[in-house]
Amino acid sequence: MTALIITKEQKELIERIGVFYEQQGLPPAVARVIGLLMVSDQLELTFEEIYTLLKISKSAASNAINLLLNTHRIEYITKPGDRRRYFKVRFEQWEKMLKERMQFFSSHVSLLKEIQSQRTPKTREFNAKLKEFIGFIEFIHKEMPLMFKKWNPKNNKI
Amino acid sequence: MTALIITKEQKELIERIGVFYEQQGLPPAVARVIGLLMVSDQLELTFEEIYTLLKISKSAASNAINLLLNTHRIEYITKPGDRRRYFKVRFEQWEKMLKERMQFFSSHVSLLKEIQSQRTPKTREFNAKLKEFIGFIEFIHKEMPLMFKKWNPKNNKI
DNA sequence: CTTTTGGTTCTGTTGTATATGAACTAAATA
DNA sequence: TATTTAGTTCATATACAACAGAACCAAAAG
Repeated sequence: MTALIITKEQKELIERIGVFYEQQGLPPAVARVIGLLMVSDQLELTFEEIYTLLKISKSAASNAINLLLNTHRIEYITKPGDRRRYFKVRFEQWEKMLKERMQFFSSHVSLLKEIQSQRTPKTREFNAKLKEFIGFIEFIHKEMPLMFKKWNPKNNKI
Repeated sequence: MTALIITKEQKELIERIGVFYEQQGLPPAVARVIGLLMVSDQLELTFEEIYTLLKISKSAASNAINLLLNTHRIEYITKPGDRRRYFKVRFEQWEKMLKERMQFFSSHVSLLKEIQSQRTPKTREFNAKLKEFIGFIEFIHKEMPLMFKKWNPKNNKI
């Protein structure tokens, strides 16, 4: 039972990270688990360390951890002769996830095109604007991979 | 009382648009109001037309419309000698909003930098990955305006 | 076999978002 | 002045998200 300590400043930062990820749509407890794993001096934390440091219940911790595992935001390692799992953030995935989330924004082209095909031809100006907007989204959708590639040239899809 | 009619296919499309905007974080009724305004043959709809066509209560319609007005997704026009407001989608704004939302993704650089500055230097590999991720986000943040400019050259910010 | 450990699952509480329907209001009309 | 219209606001219902706490469970240790 090596008592890992987190400072007041770290706690405060965890809360701020928590608020940020709440705004991105994650539940509060989940967001704080991410925060903890990001600021902790120790990279790999056990289940017990997580719920005691964050002062949340075991069930909250369990659900939060499983959500984060399922969404590939964290992973865990094990150690020989130790039944516990050691959870850590899965940083390599973050760049990928950010790319995917950005791509999602342009994912409704098909829906917009359906609207376009169902629209009355009478509303010419509106239809023209719709067309332009679709054009913009298609441009983004095509251009973003190029942008990513520019950052990391060996990356050739998404 | 010119009874504007929307077809079965239009209704179905409105629901699909509704689901999409729900996923983007809008409340169901709000999402359907957008859908209706996007597919309707008539571009400008009154309050009454909106809540009767969508079969939602007046209060739900009122709240939805006000939310959409406040977030600049719709606007209204008036007609001389007519007390009603005619609501319509504000298409020009959509491209701008999409850009802003995409930029928001890279808005947590400062938070990540704080994490970076508070981290123990002991975890070298982790810190290196963090640094790289920050680099990526900064790249995106810088590069996106260029991408937008490429689409619309007279556009020189955001 | 009993106890401990590392979690998971169940039950119940609380808070909040979304909606309805009715009451209300202010302007226009009759 | 009375009534209709175009909405807003209020009271209330419903539903669900998020969590706590306790019971539970399976593997390992004693």
